[in-house]
Amino acid sequence: MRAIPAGETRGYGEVALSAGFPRGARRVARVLGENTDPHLPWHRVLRADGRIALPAGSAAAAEQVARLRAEGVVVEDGRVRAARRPARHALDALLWAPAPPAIIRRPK
DNA sequence: TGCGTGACCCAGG
DNA sequence: ACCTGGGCCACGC
Repeated sequence: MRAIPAGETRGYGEVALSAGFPRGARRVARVLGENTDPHLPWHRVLRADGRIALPAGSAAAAEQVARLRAEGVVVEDGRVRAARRPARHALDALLWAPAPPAIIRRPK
């Protein structure tokens, strides 16, 4: 999470994957809920569709918007502009990359 | 052991 | 763009 550059955002699923936990999106969310480190850039983590995950109208959500805007991220109606997020195919590229990181998706 | 819950994700419609 | 159903995973009671 600390590796996410300021001004950029990532989805919970992407953070989980980067940390070595495919399908661990909910886990990331839970960890964030218990985080107390004010320096952790938790605000750069959004839902896969770019929306703020925290309950709309909550103080925490407002805090996240404030932090994002302070980094130049455009937040509109509880949502971050697509252009500021990694391309939609980024996750697929990671999962299906030819060589590393050799992560297997469990079949349905 | 079982079951509901949630800062989640995705394919379909 | 929104809603739904199914899947996922860790907790807590």
